[in-house]
Amino acid sequence: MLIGEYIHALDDKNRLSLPAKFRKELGRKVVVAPGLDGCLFVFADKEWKDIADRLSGSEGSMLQSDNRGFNRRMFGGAAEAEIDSIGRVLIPEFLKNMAELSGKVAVVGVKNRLELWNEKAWHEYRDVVEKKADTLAERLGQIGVL
Amino acid sequence: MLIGEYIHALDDKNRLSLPAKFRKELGRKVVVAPGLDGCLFVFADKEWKDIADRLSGSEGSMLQSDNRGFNRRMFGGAAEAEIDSIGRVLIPEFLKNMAELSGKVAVVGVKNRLELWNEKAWHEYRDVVEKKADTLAERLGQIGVL
DNA sequence: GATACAAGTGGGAAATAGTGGGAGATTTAG
DNA sequence: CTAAATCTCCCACTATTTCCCACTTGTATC
Repeated sequence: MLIGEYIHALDDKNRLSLPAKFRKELGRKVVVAPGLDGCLFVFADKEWKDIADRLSGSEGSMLQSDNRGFNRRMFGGAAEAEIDSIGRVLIPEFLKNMAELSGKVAVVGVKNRLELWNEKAWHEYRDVVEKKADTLAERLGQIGVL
Repeated sequence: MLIGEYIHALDDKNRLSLPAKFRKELGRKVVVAPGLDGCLFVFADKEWKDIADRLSGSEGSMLQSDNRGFNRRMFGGAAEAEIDSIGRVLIPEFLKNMAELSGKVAVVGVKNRLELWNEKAWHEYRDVVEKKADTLAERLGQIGVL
């Protein structure tokens, strides 16, 4: 399971070293895709295949406008990437721009995926969540999670 | 699987280089067809045959006259094209006009097809989809990504 | 405290991809 | 039948990408 937070540098050539801890689980091929709230998702190759199947499998005809939009975002916005010999991924320019990555990037493990955040955006996001934590906890309690 | 977005130039001779990453999967023969939402579709020869079968097999799923219209547009507007020795396709004039292609073209991989967009139109389309973040999150939830 | 190892960062050189242009072949018009 | 225009194929240039190597930093061990 992918957990933990690391700050790594995105260099001039758009390379990002993935934390050593994640490498074994991710394998050599990954897929970088647009995420939510302004981050990018990184999936292990195999995990991505499952997702792609479910994306297209669930009543997804290209003849329906909503599906087209959704598929274009998920597939068109994604990129296959090989991890180089020393554990770096290449982030395509357009995805880098989408998530406003530059300089320092927060690499966050979230269960079955990594998330890549602009460092500043990540800290702000975390702060917001932190302040809501009490409220969220109460709600989780109500529905019997904790 | 065809995924990712690339910006390439359509030259004076209506030639468009397909991104190197897509070439192996597309093969040497492709079909360029009128797409939806103002883009063109590009299918690998083999994939096109499947699509064509499904389209003609869909008779009855909509009004006969609508079905005829759609099929005429799809088949009548389609063109077979060979990819040249260094990976370029020739876009027929009428298809180029249909999608208002000129100068810079967005080449987008969407699972089993490529889409060709006027660069500006593509970015606008992408922005519109991105704004429907609620819908995106919901869909991702449904297929178990989040 | 020194040394060895691992992880992250940076840069250079070779290979490849993208673009543009020209010559010969083919078609169309006069 | 000739000339002009178009199309196709091929070659060449440039920019980018990819691969490899080296440096630095931090950590663990002796």
